[in-house]
Amino acid sequence: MNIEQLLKSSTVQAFQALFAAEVPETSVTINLTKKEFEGDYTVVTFPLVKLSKRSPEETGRLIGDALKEKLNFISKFNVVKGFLNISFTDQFWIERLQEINTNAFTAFPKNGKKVLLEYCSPNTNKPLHIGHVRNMLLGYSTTEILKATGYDVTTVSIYNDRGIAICKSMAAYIERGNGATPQSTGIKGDHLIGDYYVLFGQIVNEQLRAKYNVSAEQDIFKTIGKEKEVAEQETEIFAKAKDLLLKWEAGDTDTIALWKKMNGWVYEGYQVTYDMMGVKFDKDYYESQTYKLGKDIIDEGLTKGVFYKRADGAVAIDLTPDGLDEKILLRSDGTSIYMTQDLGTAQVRYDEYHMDRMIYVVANEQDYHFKVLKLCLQKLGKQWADGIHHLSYSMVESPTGRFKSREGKTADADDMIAEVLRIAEEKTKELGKTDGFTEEEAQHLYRTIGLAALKYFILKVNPYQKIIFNPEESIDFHGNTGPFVQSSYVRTRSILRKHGNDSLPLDTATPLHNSERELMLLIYEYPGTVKYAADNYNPAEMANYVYNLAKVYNKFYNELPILTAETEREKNLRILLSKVTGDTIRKGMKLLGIEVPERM
RNA sequence: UGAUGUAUAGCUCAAUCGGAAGAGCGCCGGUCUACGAAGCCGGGAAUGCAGGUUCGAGUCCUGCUACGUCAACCA
Repeated sequence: MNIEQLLKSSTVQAFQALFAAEVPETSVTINLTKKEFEGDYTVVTFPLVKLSKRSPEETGRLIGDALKEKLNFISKFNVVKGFLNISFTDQFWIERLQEINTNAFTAFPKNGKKVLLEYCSPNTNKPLHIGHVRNMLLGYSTTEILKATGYDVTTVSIYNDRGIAICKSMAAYIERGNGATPQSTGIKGDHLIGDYYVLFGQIVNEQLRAKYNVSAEQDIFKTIGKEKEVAEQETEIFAKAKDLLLKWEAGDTDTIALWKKMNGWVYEGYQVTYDMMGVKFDKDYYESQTYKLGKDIIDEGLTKGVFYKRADGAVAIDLTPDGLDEKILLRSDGTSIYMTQDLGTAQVRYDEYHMDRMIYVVANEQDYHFKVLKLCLQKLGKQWADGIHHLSYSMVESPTGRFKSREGKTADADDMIAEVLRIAEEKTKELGKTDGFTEEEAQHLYRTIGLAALKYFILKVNPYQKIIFNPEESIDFHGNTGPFVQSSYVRTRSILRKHGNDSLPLDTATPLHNSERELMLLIYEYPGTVKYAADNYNPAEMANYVYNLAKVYNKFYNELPILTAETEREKNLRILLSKVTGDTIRKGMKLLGIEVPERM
């Protein structure tokens, strides 16, 4: 039963009977009653007074009387200005508790819609950084939320595994690598390749200093008066990287072998991080295999007259009518650019999956890019392009602004994870919570808690909001945090362990306390919250929800005795409330990709 | 210059078609011989500025200010 919908339609009917006037359902708003007033749900009567021609108070009273007459589970109501606060009977809520305690309550039926969701998609010349962490968390959680609401979701990642960037790492490796491997150095594969990418930059600097006779104290690029991107092209090491790129494109055996070897190390390294984060992809795409895609779409666009060939030979589309600019889609020499590939890849994916929606989890730097992508496909008359959605998110920044690579370790994903696990271990030991744990169990617990802290910290913020992360101040474990929610869950488990497995007959005539009602109302909101989070592609909705639930449970827990309740029926009710609270927290956290422990 | 996003308490964040502005951190004060104190209870503090629409605006409209991002035949 959808209570809010029922109240809404009942209000419309009552209004018609009372005032012989029709109000649209859209003008009736139902909210949860605010805490400082008595009631469960509130009907806002301000919009109705025009037609009722009575004061807000009188309108509220009349509707309240009519509703109470019609719906036998309304126990009472009060009117404050234009707010009609309605209370339901205790029996009604206890029946809802029974309803909640069934699997059907949180299960959405399959809706037959297919979703393709792309996320993570790193460049293979560097380890994952904090931005990828946010991306992975959003991508994973959104996938879980969509699945929970009935979608059939396929996740994909695309690796930017070719191009000048990886060739730079290769060039530096050839120059100074001495055959180093992850095994010989003990360095994680993606970090090893990242180190050579950094080394490439250092070699560029060395060579420029030597060439222009710039001392170590002076800033090279200021001294020689050239942009870094321009100056580096003058160096021998850059020439070698460029040469590797050409050889790669020509299919040179040795070059391809080295490229495969080094990328292989990177994937091994990424896999370790993925396993730690708990993410996985149904399908991997590689730019080396897709970068030539898109030419067909260009031809199609030219034939249809949607694209045009400029005098210089480049293919473009004029998006000025849509408030954008002229956008080049193919270089004048006929080679692809990023957009060409993305157009082609989108078509290939549609041909393969025939998905109803295609979601790209990509940072908001690329808002413009995805607007163009979607528009191009729509203008080509592809219906499925309407289902393209760019799940855009803001950057994670340090207190001084954007994380720069030279700030080094602070922005590295693996370091960040290691740090939060270390803190989890430290705090857990401080509290003496692992007595009786084996070493293996303890380690698993630290990981569960640490990852919860990290994941929740990032997911609780709306995607469009930037996150300020101060590496100097460690992620908190108190208050609005993942460990807080976990610890509330652990309490519910503790209660159930002590109680045992006895059945819990409910007496629907048990009088309810406020904190019990508050808890039931919130649990009852769970399916609506999941739906809302799915519709808005927003895991933060779920994070806020589980936090609220944990908070309300703690209040209930502190106010009322559970196992030592005065009467048997109160005890049974409260134990069942503890159980469904725990179940709901666990389900909600799962949608965030966060595990809950039995003890902590 | 244009497009786009953001601006809420000292700090970090919430606020479901416009409907009664909420948390956490920090600070102060209570609360464990224990149904688990990573908790609970109490205290003070906020919608960038100026207009407009509305019974009602943090939310919608106009203008302004500040910060971010984008506007490559880069990715």
